[in-house]
Amino acid sequence: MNGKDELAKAYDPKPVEEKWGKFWLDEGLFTADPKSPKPKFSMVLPPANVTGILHMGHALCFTLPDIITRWKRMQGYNCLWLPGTDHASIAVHNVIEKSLAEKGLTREKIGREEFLRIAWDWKTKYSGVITGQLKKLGASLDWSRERFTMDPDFSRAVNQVFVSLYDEGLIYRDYFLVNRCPHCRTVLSDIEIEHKDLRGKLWHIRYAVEGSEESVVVATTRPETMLGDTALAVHPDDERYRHLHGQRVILPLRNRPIPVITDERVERDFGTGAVKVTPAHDPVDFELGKKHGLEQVIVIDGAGKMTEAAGPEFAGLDRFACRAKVVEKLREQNLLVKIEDHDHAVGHCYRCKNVIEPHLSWQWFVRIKPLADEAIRVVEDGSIEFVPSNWAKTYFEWMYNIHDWCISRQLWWGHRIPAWHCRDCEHIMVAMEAPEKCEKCGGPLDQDEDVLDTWFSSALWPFGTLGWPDETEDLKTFYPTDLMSTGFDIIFFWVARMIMMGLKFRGEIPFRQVFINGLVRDLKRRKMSKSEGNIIDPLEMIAKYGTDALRFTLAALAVPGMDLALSEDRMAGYQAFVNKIWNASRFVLMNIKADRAEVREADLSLADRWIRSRLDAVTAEIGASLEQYKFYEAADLVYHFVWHEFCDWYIEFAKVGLRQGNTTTEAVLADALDRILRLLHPFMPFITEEIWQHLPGAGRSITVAPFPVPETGRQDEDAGRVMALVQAVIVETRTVRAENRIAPKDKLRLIVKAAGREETAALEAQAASIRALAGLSSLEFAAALPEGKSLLKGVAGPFEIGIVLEKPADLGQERERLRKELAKVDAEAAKIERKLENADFAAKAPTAVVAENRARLEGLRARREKLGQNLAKLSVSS
RNA sequence: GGGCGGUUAGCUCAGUGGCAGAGUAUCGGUCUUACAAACCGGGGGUCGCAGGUUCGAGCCCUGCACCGCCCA
Repeated sequence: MNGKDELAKAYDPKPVEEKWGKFWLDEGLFTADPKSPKPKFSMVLPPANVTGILHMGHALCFTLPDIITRWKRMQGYNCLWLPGTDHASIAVHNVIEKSLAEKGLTREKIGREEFLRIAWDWKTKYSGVITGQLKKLGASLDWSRERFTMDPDFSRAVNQVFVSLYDEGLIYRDYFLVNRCPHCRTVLSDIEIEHKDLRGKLWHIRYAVEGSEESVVVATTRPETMLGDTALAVHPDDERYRHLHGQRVILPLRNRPIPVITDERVERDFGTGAVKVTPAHDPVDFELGKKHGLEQVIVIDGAGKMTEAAGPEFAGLDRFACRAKVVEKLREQNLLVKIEDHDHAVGHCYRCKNVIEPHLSWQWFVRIKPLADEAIRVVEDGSIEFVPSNWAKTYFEWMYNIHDWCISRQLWWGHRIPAWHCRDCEHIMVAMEAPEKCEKCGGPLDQDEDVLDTWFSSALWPFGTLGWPDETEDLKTFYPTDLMSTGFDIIFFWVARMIMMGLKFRGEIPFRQVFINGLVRDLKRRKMSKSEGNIIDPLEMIAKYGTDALRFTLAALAVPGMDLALSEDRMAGYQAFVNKIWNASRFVLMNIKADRAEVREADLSLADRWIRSRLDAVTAEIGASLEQYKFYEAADLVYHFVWHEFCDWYIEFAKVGLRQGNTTTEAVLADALDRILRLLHPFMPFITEEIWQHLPGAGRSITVAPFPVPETGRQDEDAGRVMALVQAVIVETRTVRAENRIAPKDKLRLIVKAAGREETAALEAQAASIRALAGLSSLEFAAALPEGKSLLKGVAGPFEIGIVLEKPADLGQERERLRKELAKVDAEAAKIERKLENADFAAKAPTAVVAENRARLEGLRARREKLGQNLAKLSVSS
């Protein structure tokens, strides 16, 4: 892989991606070394869901940190980017239970042991899918350190944390009203509930007052829960109901007397101002019930079916069927006063989208406040920084109002809670290892049936993956990590909890910075979802456009904190860019020798000096953009530089130099390409490695080649100024040619009217290049332009140009062009004139700004005059 | 109800006080030897609305409208 073997005509990504993807792993280029003397840079990958297949959200969430890691690695850091997968309790349950259901089975029928065996088989089979897809994306992960949340070591960490928190009183068990998903048949934490505004009904139901002809009407959105009412509540100051204080009402359908209670929390504006109280099925009622010592009657079970307590008529019915029946019965008994439309927020399961049921049961909780206080502090004092910073606000908002965290799940796949219940005395023991008998009564023990919330284990990810609770080399070297890159949707679920657990168990923040990337949406800004059918599949895109194009597209659209609207058109555009790089590289490789030529300062052409200066400036800008995680800006800079400076201008100039046998230009070409490839590598790992390996004197791998830095002595303002003049003459010639429909193949005679001596001399020195780039047969410099019909004139900076035509042309086009241009110049000049005429502007604006405007106006006036003259002459001569 | 974000070219988006930009689409012309996945050139804007601050506002302030997200 040396010398100047030629590249294929067009870039074919697939074989290149396969080759280098394998090479990097075989060579261990992404394997971190805890003993390395180099400074470390570490990240952990948000563990991918084992059930998952790669979607565009992943592609973004993995590409951006990969850009950072590759960049840091090239800067000489000892990089660790640790991958892994998450056991995803509920998601796995849903998948397996669905397939069981197809065989007419349930998990209860096959039992815990068999269920877990199936789950493990399934995990073994599928966890490779997503990791394989990660490799395809080119993510430079250290696979030698891959972890799974249910690995024995990681599980030990989970138990350790549970036991410690329990011993400290930060984990407790309580009989509490929690959210339960009847479909997933487990309880969930508050944040796993999605509130959706639904158009519902408000049923007004009449309750008879005990021992009286009177009745009172209550309004409810959930009539089925009335079967479990244990009170009726009114506001103490509500005059309408004052006479009912201390009375009882008869619960319809159940014919049970229940007390009327008063409480300030009753909203007098809601419905009739009188509300039914169902402590076992409503969060507010639960509080009221506790406060007023009310009975908790459970009428809906964990599967969403009515219980015996709902009465013989209703027991066994589904909750929604029961609602219909309750309403019907009430109507029959003339107790239904009216039904109103009513919009209200209803909680839905974030996994299966079914309506959540408040559910009274024994659960395990984390007492979160003490953990949250520290976690708030480290963000307040800047120890942890959110990028962009406004996400810290979202974080604080949640942390300030945080509730205890329900961590038990009625599932089997996951970390089983390390608690044992005594069959005889109900005493509970929490321990790392199963105790043999009850420490109190010596009775037999049963392990708690529940597993832990998946997020409980992922909260330990940054240190659990590095070997904690053992003090491993990895843990010492790589914790705390430097950056956490993730989506805003899991700031609460994951980021906040990692911060709390990191602080609690390591006494240190888990990461210095949190980079929040946006959501990938479609062109209509809709979330991509299977049901919408608007998924853009990254694997399909990779097959069609190549991984590098996909990665570059995502980077170019990734404005920090903003969602991005992805379209295939955009990707096709960047695929063209990849191909452009390929072809520019082909050109360079065809024109350089196997031994890299030396740059001789004296032989540097104007274009050589200019491109070196520009490349230097762009290198600095790209570095600055990456420092701020402005991926879109870095991508845009490199795109523009490569295509519109290096390819459009420099290569064309270089062709002239190469024809003249300038070996310095060869060297500059090779050096520029080398640097460009290294600048591009974090964005486009595959094509850059492929081309770079073809460069003479390439090293082991571009992944560990130094990322370019600006070099002293390469900035060259003079080259920039002269280049601008040369470009102006070339562009103006092309414009006049195009506007007058002169075919590109017709070589032109061009006369340039000399301007200042120095400028003219500089321009004259570039005559060969101007001839080549403007398509000229000859280029002359003269003190004045000749007159006549067969001369097309243009203005280029301080120069006037004249294109000599073979025969007089139809000048209508030209007149039109000049008119339009004159109008433009006029408008622009007028704007600046107004500004300068304003006395306040002259007096108050910085002198540099005033001077700049004066200079611009002068330039515009000169141009206007020349254009005006040209136009006048044209009008006369036709 | 509270909070956050958005509104700039047909579309998707950059742009923290001094010449309104990019990609894409569009129009015209080209196979010019790295590249038609290309090259050359052109057109296209009341920067959501209304006020204010400033010599100067897409940008800062106030209010409003509409869209989206999060929390209750």
